[in-house]
Amino acid sequence: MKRSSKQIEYTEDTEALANFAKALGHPTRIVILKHLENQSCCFTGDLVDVLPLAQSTVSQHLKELKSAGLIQGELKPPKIKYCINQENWNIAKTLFQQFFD
Amino acid sequence: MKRSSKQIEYTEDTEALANFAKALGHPTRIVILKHLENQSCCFTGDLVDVLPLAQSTVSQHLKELKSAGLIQGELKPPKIKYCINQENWNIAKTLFQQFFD
DNA sequence: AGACCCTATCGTAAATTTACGATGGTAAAA
DNA sequence: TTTTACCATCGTAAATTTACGATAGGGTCT
Repeated sequence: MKRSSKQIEYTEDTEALANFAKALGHPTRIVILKHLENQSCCFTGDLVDVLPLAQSTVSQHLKELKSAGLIQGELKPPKIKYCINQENWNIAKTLFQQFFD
Repeated sequence: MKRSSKQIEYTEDTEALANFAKALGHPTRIVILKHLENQSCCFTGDLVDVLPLAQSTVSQHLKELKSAGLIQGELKPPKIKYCINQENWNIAKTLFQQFFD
């Protein structure tokens, strides 16, 4: 943004929905989430094998999904097990449902 | 992207869903779409009045929503009437529904 | 302690996004 | 025909996103 601009105000729901949508706004992240829906859980390495991307890139996408609240990581040495964050997943689901009327 | 990279392949649905999600990935565009859902249609000027953004910025957001297929513009001189593109709206709705299981 | 996995983070580069003001184009109105 | 209204597009700047390789860190196993 050129001008730092008068920090626009949005409702919480609008902000939340846009946030979730943004996290879903990349095909790689859709693939990751679909994978997690099937397997219920998986490790970073599994995804690196499936996706034609560098390990660091996959890790970065996972980080974004985590910061959006859609997934969570559980330490399972020496691996990390990622699962859908069911609570936030349901919130997102509801927001999209409401949005699409 | 640093390396032009081996053009990753995604399924059509994955690509389409990510595309719609990306279009929804900004709160201003959510506000615009909610507005269009209520009014069914509206003019660019109406949105400029509602949103604390420059006219050119609003126009840019509208362009993105249009190129994502979520809205369509109809010439209604001297104004332009924007409406939800119901066909693609339904496609998006279905994709999100399927995705959220 | 040392070697080995697995994964996160850092540094970096290119592309894209978001925002603005200024300009241009189209169609009605004077 | 000139003016006016409405809106898209251009040019530009800053921020963010996407991608990579390299490095670092946490935990096992030897």
